[in-house]
Amino acid sequence: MRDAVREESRAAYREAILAAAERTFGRLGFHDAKMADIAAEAGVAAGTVYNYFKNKDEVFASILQRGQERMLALHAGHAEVSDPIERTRLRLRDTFAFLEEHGVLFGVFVRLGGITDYFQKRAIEDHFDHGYTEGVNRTQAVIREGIASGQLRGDIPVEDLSALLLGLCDATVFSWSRAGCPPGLATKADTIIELFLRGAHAP
Amino acid sequence: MRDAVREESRAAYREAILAAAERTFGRLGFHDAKMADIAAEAGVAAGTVYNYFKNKDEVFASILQRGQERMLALHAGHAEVSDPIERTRLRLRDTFAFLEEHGVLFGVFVRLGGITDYFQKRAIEDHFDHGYTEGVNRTQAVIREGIASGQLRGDIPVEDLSALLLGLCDATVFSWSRAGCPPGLATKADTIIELFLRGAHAP
Amino acid sequence: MRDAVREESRAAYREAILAAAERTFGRLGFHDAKMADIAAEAGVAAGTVYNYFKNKDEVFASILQRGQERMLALHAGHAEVSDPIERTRLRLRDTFAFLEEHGVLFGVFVRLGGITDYFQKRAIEDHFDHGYTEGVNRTQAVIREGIASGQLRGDIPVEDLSALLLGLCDATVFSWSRAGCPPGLATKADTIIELFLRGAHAP
Amino acid sequence: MRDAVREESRAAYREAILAAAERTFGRLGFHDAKMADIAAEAGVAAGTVYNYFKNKDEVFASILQRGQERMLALHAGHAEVSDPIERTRLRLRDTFAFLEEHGVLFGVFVRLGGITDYFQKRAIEDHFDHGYTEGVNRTQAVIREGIASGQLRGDIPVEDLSALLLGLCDATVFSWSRAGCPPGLATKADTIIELFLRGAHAP
DNA sequence: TATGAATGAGTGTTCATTCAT
DNA sequence: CATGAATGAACACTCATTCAT
Repeated sequence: MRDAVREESRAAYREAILAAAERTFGRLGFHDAKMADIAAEAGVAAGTVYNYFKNKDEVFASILQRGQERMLALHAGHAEVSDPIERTRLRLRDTFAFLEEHGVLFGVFVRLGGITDYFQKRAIEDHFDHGYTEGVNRTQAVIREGIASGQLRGDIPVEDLSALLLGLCDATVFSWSRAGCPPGLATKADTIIELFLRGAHAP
Repeated sequence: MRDAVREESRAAYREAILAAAERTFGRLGFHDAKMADIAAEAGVAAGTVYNYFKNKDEVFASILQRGQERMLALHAGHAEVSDPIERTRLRLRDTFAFLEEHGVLFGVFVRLGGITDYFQKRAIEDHFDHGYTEGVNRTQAVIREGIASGQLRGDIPVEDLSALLLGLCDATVFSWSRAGCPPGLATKADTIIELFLRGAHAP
Repeated sequence: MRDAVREESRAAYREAILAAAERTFGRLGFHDAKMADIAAEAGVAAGTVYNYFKNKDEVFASILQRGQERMLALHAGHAEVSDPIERTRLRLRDTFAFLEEHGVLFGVFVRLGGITDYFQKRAIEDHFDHGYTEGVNRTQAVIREGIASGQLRGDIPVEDLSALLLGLCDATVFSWSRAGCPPGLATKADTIIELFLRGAHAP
Repeated sequence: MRDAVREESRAAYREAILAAAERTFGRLGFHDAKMADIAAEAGVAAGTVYNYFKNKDEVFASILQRGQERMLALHAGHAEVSDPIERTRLRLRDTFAFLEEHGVLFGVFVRLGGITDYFQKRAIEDHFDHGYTEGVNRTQAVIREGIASGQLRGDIPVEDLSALLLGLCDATVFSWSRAGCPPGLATKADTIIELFLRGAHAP
């Protein structure tokens, strides 16, 4: 019984620290976010963080991991929708809604470039790469599905199409975060799909 | 005359340091690249760097500025081509060729995300923003031109179209740099234009 | 009655912690032995140690005190042997046997140098000094006895003779502990006495 | 020329830091001597120490090494004296004189126990062991010489005799340092030799 | 002006100690 | 009283920047 309470408390602390770290890293970046900042944001002492994470790297990696897991979970939704385009549109909406309510961090870090500075040389890269690669794979799968069903062009390599769809998403998220994360990100999902499908060419 | 020689020497030193800094930042990222690393790469003493730049930030900003200027110069080319689409295609090819021969740094830093970590909160942001904004503006201008000429759809906001075109470029550069900067980036320009125009929809 | 049980339990805890601390300090030295290590070795929680000792210093001091008491008790043995040399030989055997079965700690810490690092400046020094001084005094007493009985030279200050006898013992223990505490320390007692008495000069 | 000056300056700094570290370690012990203390004692900034030594361990190891080298140099003296006993007496005098003018550190650390706390587990041990072993070997050599020349007893293992002679020295140094390093240590050399040769037995 | 060593503020991390349960 | 997590002071070490030569 005692243990149960303690376990619950531990989980709460861990979550509070992760949330604080997410905000802090998002606001200041990896290097400029000090452990003291994170601890203060979480309302705990500096040493406490080290009862839950081995070091700063691990805190950061845990945020990314948590974010990736949530994102992948979102991507797994709407499996019952058979139209791959429509399914993708729905998943994109969910993902953008998640990002919108969840803060800058993932818009900047989780998917791409922002991590470069941090990940160069670090062991975590492998782990992260896995999540990234999985995201790419899922995208490619859905595109293959679309080609097979005759909805998408078959004259462009799947890898290119996939990269471009992801690029549209990244760019949207990036410019959104650059604009200060104004409400309305989720509505861009339709635009992306529309553009991706029909292009910018006048009819 | 003496001054001319001196001036030339100064410029040579400055350029050597910038080139060294570009390689070093590109390899290690902003925080992990130490001033001593840069100086060593440039073959000068640590103190010498400070005869040419006020501080580390300024070194970094100078790289970005130099890169932006070169990029904008490229974008200013092909002004004689009247078809905005074709002009854009040519400029894109040049830009990609520049990136390809010039190394990782701009693929990662110049345009976007990688800088996020660095630029949050820093004064340089304004300066950088200017270049970034100028790039966006030029893109928007060309798109407006395309709409006006009837080549591009008018039912989607210019800002969105522009963001998406830039996003396609970013995504391409990003996945290229992620793949280790293999030869062939310039050839992607056509794919991007094609996709941007016609979309992924099967005909 | 309840109190008696409780008292017994307290004593058992205290003893378990002391024994664990002795092993841990012996293995790691004062600074590298963490309170957590000691608690773990004793099989209790970290906080528990503080129910029995005010702080780390007191734990360490208690070990020394306990060791000194045991050593002095050994030195008090064989009081019935009237020959001071023979009495010393017997006591030395007992002491070495005690050290041999009892671990490194006292060989290294109790008598000498190892403590220097620790005791400089600390309040415990007084307390410890008492035990050390008492050992010296007993040695001097036995040497005076030997001189009085005509067995030992009277032309060298008692203090010097005493220091040298102790030095022989220390040196023996030191090189023994340095060699990894191999069996057979007790047998060195005779060699020491022999050397102390007759010197190294050829007959 | 510039380089020569600089080199000289470097050597002076290094020596000043080593001397300061020797005093500080001698006064406070390894763990309680903070890098800031050493730097302050040397009259330099904290960071400066790191321009000359990789870390605290290396500072400490350098002191030991320097001390050992000096001691071994002393031991190499008087090689022209053919009588091994007399030679040893002279060397012992020199060594004690060196210790007397040189401070506590070596009395406590260089030869033995004080290092235990520090050396447990550390890589430097090997290096240190080498110096220690060399000292032991030299002692054994001189004792073998003495036995060969018929001056020392042959009925006790060389190792034991050597350990005991060293033990007499250690003990003398130890009790001297414990007494606060009063003048007169060098004069104890004769007593040690006398005791070592003739023992404490009444004639 | 190039040099390279001195500087010292700043930070991640440890761990003895306290305290709520 | 045992527990084990929270605490925060302390410290080794880094590195951008300064400065004497």
